[in-house]
Amino acid sequence: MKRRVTLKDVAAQAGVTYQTVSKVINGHARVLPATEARIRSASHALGYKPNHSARSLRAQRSLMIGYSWVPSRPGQFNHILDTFLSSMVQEAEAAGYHLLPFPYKEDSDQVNAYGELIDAGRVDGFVISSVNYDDPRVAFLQEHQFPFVTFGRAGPDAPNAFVDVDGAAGLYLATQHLLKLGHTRIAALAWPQASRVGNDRMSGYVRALAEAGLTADPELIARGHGSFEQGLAATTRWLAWPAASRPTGLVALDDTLAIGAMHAAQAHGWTPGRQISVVGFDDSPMAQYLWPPLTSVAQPIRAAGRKCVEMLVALMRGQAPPQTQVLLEPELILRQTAGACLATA
Amino acid sequence: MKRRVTLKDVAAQAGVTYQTVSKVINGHARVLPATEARIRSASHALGYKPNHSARSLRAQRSLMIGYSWVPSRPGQFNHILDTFLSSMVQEAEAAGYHLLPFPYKEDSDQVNAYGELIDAGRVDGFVISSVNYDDPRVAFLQEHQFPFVTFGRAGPDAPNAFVDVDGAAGLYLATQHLLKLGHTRIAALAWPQASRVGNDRMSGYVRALAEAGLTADPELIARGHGSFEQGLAATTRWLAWPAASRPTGLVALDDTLAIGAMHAAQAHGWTPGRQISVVGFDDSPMAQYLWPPLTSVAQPIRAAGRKCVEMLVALMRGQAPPQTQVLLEPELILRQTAGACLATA
DNA sequence: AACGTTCGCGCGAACGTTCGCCTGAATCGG
DNA sequence: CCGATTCAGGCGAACGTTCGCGCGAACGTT
Repeated sequence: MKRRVTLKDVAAQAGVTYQTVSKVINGHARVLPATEARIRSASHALGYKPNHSARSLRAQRSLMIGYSWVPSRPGQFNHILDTFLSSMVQEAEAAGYHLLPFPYKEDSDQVNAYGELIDAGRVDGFVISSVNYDDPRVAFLQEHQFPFVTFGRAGPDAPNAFVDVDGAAGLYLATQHLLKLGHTRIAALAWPQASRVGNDRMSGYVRALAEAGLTADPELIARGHGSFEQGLAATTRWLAWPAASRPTGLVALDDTLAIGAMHAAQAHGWTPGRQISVVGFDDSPMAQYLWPPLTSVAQPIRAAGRKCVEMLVALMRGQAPPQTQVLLEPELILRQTAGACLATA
Repeated sequence: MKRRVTLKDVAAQAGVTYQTVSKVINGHARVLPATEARIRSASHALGYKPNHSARSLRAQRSLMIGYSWVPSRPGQFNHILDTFLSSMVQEAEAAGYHLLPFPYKEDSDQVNAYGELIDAGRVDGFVISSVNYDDPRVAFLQEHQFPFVTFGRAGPDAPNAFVDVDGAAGLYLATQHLLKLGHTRIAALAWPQASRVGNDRMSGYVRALAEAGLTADPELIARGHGSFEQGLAATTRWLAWPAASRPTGLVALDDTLAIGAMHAAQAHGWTPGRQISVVGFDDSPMAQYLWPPLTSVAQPIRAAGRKCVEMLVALMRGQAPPQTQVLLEPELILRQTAGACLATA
């Protein structure tokens, strides 16, 4: 491993001082075109690459973005991460930044982890996902005036910069789709009342029903933590109802719930998309491989990752981002689990 | 944002020079227990966190591990990444390292990306996944004598450090399982001849058959790039064969292929696990949610991530790792798509 | 009592940058 | 023809560490 090439090496080759080389490379220079050319060619010839530690030590910025995610439990799927991460990494690189993934911790250790990265000067900003109501990380960073962007809103009128997918619009699309197909008794597989994301999505369900002159029936809303079992159990219960009150379609807040519902239907001898309709949320890659393929709401994850980084970069540079609160529209992917309502009205 | 606390601040508080504080913090010190205590308490009281840039500039090491992965195309799933990445991040942190994810590039840009990170002093080592035969990255790093560990072998007798899952053992398990259930005509959904991983896995298939006194029938091996369509088409073809020669079970090199096969069976009016048996590979999270749930070979991804980092850390520290080539055993997860052979022998 | 050893800590230097100020030469207007 | 401007680039300092050497005091040995 040969010695590293530094500014001084380039300077010697070009016949100037190393500080001048620095200026040229950073574009801060007022130099003759001729010397600039000499410097550039020397730099290129020697294969000079600025040392990152030195640069960030002197300039007091790390050009790093901290990101930490809650690892999925075995059996869960996190198809999001791949897309989200690689879109962030890409967008970050274009702006001269890199990502610093750090381990997810629980409770107060979590906030500490953020604090330590700041104190050690390792990052210039954070992207935060899986935010909750009154997220301690948000409070912490806000208090310390440290740049950050959340993926998902921290509360009803959070003051901080965020990117979010309009979950309400997603469930509105899903519900409206079923309504158009003639369904009137539409159940919902939902999350706990304490879930901000869950409540947001459900508001779209309620709105779509309201626009059709219907009101949401509490009996048709099954809450839980979004497991396969929840979807299976709740749907099995509904299927045992008399035909007159039984739901003919259902929307789920995530695909796992929808899959539970599909299994319940199949166990009942029914095929999703025929005797009962199901719409999922997330459009996980497996949705297309289920039988029948699952109609689901897809989130623009790649765009979200890009937007998070774009906004954060502006904040870190001390600029005001063009927009500070971005809501992205989800899309309903039509497959075969949602069909016309066959029940006689 | 208040001023950063440095060694000098701690030193002033403790009544020593800042160099002494540095020594104490790094454990390089021969100091009185009393002064050490003073320094530690001062450091703790002020909340001192060593500045990473300064430290890595002076010590000429970044404490960073480079990692880049090929982003999955939409519709593909990469359930691996979440697990692999978080296990690496965790293990790395325990050793004082962090991960540096960088964008995946094509062709020569790819090797350049590695070179630039080295030249800029941004990383001390790499973990490389998705390695091929004669991978240019492996050649490059080997030539530059830069520490790295590959996840997956780069060739039949690659000299470099690697962690791999014993794919042959995996397919051996899968095939043997079907043999035990009475199957004798076992087809394989395979990858191209050029695939190192594919060939490795297939050798387990051949060995299991051989041990049962059978020889692999080329007609029962369908090669392709591992798509749903490949699994569907090949299986549909096999199902059209006369009962006497038709395969009664099949093993797939990945779950997507297996799912294709399942759909083919279902379209034929058959239920996987009854008239035909299917075993997948990867145990992707969706395997459990398919109907019927898919029997599949699971890879110990978390262990692999940990091991990669553990070995790499040793290499970066200039130590010889206890073992330099690690083969991890996969596990067959029994579900319901593999059942007793019903065909009359 | 004179002399080597060890101990505890200070001191100077260096890692590779960026940044603002300074300066000497060339240019310009009056 | 001279003083004020501009231009091109040099110069010193600083960012926060780590590292090896040096030095005085305390100690034990002949």
